[in-house]
Amino acid sequence: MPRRSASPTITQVAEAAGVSRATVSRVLNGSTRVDPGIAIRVREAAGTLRYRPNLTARNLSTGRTLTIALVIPDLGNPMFQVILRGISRAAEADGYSVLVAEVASPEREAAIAREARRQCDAVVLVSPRMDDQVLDELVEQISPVVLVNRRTTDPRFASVGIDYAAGMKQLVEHLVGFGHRDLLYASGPPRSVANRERLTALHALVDADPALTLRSIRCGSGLADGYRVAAEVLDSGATAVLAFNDLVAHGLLTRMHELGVDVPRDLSLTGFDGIELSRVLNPHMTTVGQEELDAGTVAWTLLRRRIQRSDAQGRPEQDDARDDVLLEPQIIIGDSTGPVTSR
Amino acid sequence: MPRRSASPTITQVAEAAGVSRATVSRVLNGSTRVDPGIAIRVREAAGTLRYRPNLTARNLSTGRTLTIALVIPDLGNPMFQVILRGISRAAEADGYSVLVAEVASPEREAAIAREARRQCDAVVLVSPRMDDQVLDELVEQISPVVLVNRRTTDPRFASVGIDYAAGMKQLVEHLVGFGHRDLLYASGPPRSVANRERLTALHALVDADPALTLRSIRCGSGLADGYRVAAEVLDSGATAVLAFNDLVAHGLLTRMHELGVDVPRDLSLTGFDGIELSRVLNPHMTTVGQEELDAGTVAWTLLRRRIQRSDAQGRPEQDDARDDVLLEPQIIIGDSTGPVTSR
DNA sequence: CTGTTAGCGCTTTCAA
DNA sequence: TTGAAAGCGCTAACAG
Repeated sequence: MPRRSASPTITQVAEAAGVSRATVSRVLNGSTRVDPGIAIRVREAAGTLRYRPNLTARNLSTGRTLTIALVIPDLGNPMFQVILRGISRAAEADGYSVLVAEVASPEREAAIAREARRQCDAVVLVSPRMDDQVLDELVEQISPVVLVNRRTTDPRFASVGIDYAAGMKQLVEHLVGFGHRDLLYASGPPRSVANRERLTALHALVDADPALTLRSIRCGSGLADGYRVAAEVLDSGATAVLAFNDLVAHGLLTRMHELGVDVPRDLSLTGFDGIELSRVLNPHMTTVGQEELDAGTVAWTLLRRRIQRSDAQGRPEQDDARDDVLLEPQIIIGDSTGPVTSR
Repeated sequence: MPRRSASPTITQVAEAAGVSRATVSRVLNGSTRVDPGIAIRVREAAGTLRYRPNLTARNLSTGRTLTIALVIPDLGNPMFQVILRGISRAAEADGYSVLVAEVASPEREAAIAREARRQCDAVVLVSPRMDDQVLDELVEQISPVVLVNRRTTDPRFASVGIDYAAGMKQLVEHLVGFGHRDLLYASGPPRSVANRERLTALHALVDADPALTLRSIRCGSGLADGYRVAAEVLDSGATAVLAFNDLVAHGLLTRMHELGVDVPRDLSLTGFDGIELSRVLNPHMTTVGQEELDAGTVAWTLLRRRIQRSDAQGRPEQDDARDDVLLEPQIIIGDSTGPVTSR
């Protein structure tokens, strides 16, 4: 039975052009060492047959897939979407495709990453929640890899992230400048490394200034989480609340509004991440974020270099110097923060 | 020179277990026709060697990749993120991976889809902007395919989308119930099919009721677009504005607030899509959206069936009955709409 | 510059 | 039930 319009193979192109498959391959892959006349014949044959090389076969032969995997905790979070977008655009510009793998539950994180690596040349781990030890071992296995928003204890591994401590410093100084002394942190997911680092940074800042007080409450990472804890925030009596991220801040803000609490008159509020929403919605949210370069783009730069290295593994070229980019966030001052007033 | 920790091949497992590669393949792929004792030996060998089949080789051999491509116009839009998330989760549950391809410019849409199809078993086209004719031809080439938010003129092609007309009907009836007669549509991207269909639906509704007036202004699809056209909206004197989507509505809302316009007292405002933001931010936005089933999940259901069909292409089984799912949106009544007041 | 020849690692007939 | 052998479609040594 005749396969209906099975796509042509390199063999058919070779026959049509009256040359060998190797020659077809050379022409189509831009090898200069080929007779111009033959090249034209081959291209014509390929054109009329509408030949497209089978990528799977090529991948098997070359050992490369020109695909990278992005392992991401939550496709619903705007932060991660920005990273996905950045890395997708950068990678595609270099001819690489992006496979997306969402981590359903933190326990499956390592397994998913390993699985993803089997069909890709490299992987980007975004905000992995696993332990340092597990992470170190994993990274070694699935290398080349770049970590986003997380570093490891092993200095060999590349990473890119925001300097959370610097960001928190800017926020706290901003609040302190407004006279706030009694701070509250609405914390993110307990397993989130970003959350732990932000909290640690806050503690360090507050410890350095005896006038300051810091408390924290459990919250979460989404709009609904902020909304939910609003009352608890009020009960605390703090004059300023630093939310784990922008979504939480917006959730809080919404609920405050409903409760008749005026932000920033009654309470100052800051976010983190600098998502678009924070700059457009009313009132504009005070937050910190990275402006020019997004982590996704940087991650691709780092990753590409490592892919090339491991391609040219003939000479290991022990130049695995640590690539560790720490992006400096900028404070974005909105209307959600203001001077302390007696209430 | 010794490859450092090259991953083991099926041949090495076969040697370690003292069997042929074929047997290893059978055991690992769950063929029942294999001696239990041998099966155990093979599994042990595979286990100690930490053997993982090379997927590229398997793909070449089987002709399947267990990967699908999602071709999406804009990774920044929450609507599309929901679709990506839905399809990603559904596909992964069935052992399929998802490749994401963002369409940089509408002209490259078809090319990108074709390219994506080369490394995948099927593709999901989300809100394609190309002409019907181009689309029809493309779909035939890259089949199996499912269209999201777009139908074709060819009844053979599967699609899933929201019933925009039904959604608009609910919004308009809601507004009319509040006494609004003078409506304004803040339109989306001109090439967007969703935009055209929403506008068409609006026209039909307004034409059916002589009391109603409809005007429309050019706007866009993002927060900033809504923000930008706020003044123009006010100048129109309309009492109710239907925004192309929720983002536009939020942008409008923000700017209205800044301009001292009270929503909904001075102006009623509706969105479209029902993104999470609309239900959490203040005031809650009146919009329409799909609640239970998201388009991504449905798309996977449709696509899986078609993949199976084309796998079993021995008997074409001309059961390509049209799969055309039209999801019924529900109105979500928020605080952004209210009765007409004299202003 | 071109063709021949080996594979890449796996699955899958086909015999035994 | 198992093994031998062919082949998926391509690239890349190596001769010529």
